[in-house]
Amino acid sequence: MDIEINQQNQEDQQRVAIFKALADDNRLRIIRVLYQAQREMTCGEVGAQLNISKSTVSYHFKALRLVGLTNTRREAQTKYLSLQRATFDHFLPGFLDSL
Amino acid sequence: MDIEINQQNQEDQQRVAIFKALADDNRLRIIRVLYQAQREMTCGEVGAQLNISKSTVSYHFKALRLVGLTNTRREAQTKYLSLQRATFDHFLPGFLDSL
DNA sequence: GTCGTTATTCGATATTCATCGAACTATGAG
DNA sequence: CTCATAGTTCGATGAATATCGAATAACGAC
Repeated sequence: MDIEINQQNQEDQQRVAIFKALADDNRLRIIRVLYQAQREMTCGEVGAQLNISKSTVSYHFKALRLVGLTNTRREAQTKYLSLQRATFDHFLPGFLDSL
Repeated sequence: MDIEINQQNQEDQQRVAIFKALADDNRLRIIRVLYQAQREMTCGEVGAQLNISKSTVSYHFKALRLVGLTNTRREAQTKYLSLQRATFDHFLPGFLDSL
């Protein structure tokens, strides 16, 4: 019982974190771009679509990564971004397709 | 084209507002209580489950109402709260059932 | 009208968040 | 090793958010 309650609280902490991560226009745009591209993209590629400084872009990438909404893969100097479908499917089933 | 982009931006503004509204532990609890009850409940009834002052409770009710996640019905001195399913279904299909 | 109940609004405060430019790190090329 | 490219982290700052208690409002009962 306590375990169930704690379990739920823990999941809710994750939910809150994920919603916070999605509650921003720039991050929503990042997600849409990745979703529509249907492939991984470089940070620079995605960042070019947002009209903000690169430090801010990096800040948003990190926010998404920290809550498990995106993945990062490094190759030489460039990093590739992709959506982590499992997180969306678990916490927000159907959301990506509604974008 | 501009119209489509603006349309999308407008929807995104709503999405951001809704995610902000959901990005809070207390409001998530309010939603779960209402969802599990499967009926409308009085503000007092819901508020009793959260361990915070009534002004804060009211603040959270308003936050949910403003973005269209809940409905309010007044009857004499008491107000009844309920989930607005249409908003969840449109912006977060499948979310309520994942709770 | 006054009283009790239920809920909202107000003013203050502490915390968190988004943004920037500058400094820094990491990696490969020459 | 030096240079160039791609991203990240730091420090500062202004804006937004969550919280409280006190004051206010809405309503029915009496």
